[in-house]
Amino acid sequence: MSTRDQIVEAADGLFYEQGFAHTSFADVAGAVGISRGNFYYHFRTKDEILDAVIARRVEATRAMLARWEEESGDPAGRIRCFIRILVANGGKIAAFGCPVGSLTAELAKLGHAAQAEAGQIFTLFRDWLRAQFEALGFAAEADGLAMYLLSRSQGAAVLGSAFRDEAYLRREADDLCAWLDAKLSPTRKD
Amino acid sequence: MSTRDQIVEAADGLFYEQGFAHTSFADVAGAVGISRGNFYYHFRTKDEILDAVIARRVEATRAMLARWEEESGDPAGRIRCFIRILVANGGKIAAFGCPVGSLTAELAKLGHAAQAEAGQIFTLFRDWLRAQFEALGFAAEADGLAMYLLSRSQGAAVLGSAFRDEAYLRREADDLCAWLDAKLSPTRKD
DNA sequence: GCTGCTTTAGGACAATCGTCCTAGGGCCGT
DNA sequence: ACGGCCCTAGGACGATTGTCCTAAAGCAGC
Repeated sequence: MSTRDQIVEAADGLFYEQGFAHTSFADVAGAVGISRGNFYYHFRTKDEILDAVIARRVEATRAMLARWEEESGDPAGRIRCFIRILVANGGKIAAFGCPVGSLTAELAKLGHAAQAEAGQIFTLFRDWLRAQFEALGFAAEADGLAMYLLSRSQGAAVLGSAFRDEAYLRREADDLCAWLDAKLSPTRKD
Repeated sequence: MSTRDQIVEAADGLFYEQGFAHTSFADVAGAVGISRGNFYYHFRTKDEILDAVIARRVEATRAMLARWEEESGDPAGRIRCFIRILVANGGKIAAFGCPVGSLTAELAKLGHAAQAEAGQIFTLFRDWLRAQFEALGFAAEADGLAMYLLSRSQGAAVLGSAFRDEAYLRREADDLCAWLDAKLSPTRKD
């Protein structure tokens, strides 16, 4: 792996675990094991690293959504893949929150120009979820349902990390799956 | 108002609008219009200011809950007071997110000792909401409903600020009110 | 074996960080 | 009028910040 990729990967993790403002050049350089001079050769400013980290996350999100598209045949199964992030990444979410939500929140406070780019990852999820709901027959409702799922997930991530409660994240994921099942079987509502 | 109170008030606002890590002594001193030397007389460390800000927020939250207790006679109306924060503070939430959620999230990333104290504000809301639901007859369900409302509010705040969409916050508040009404009238579920 | 480009290391730079000290106003009781 | 205490101003401190420069190592093609 190239030095540049190592830097972006280390910065990605550090931005997630300790925030963008609280992560310094020295932190990233130390994590990679290179000198600050070498660092400056690849990224001249902190904002450049942030842009690269966001681009990396966007690409990783795209790849993940595409993988779900392959692995799961039906749209409902794909939506369950999304819900399961809360469980699969439960440990990190309980400790550091949602990577997307916490970064956009921090950039919004900093008034940073890259906030719009970071928020684009939300749009990625939103559009993908809406497409799944549309495939399930929820034409006009689809975007609202996508936003509902996004919102519930973000709320769960915030409270899960505030209370440092991984079990709560599992319960929320189960509850969301139950909500999805109820939406799919219009015979009876709980 | 005493200088100390002015400092805490200014720090409260700055921590909310630009984050704890990104707010310096100079920022707060500048906002109040005093010298850093004077500042140091009232607070010796940054953590002391943070503790004072959290204590102020806890107190303000307690007072707000008590006010709702007086103003609204029935528990359902009190819960609607909670939901209405999303609308009343919509402008600031769309810009900076939820003060409670964003602070606890930041302190969790920083591994700061005060994170538990900041999260206590969530507990304040949680217990108060649970009491309202218990008064409405939801005995065993009450805590789950309280967490549901908290989670939905936090999710709305995160997405509202990510998309900078104040109208979305209003729609979410309306949706939560409708959810509450449906919960209260067991005759029919939407 | 020399040349030239990419990559690296290590330090210098001004600015700012949190923290701390000291000198001196302002106001008190006497 | 005066000694004593609360409050304030202003600057100093070492460390760290983001940024930048320079010298040299590694490696390509000729």
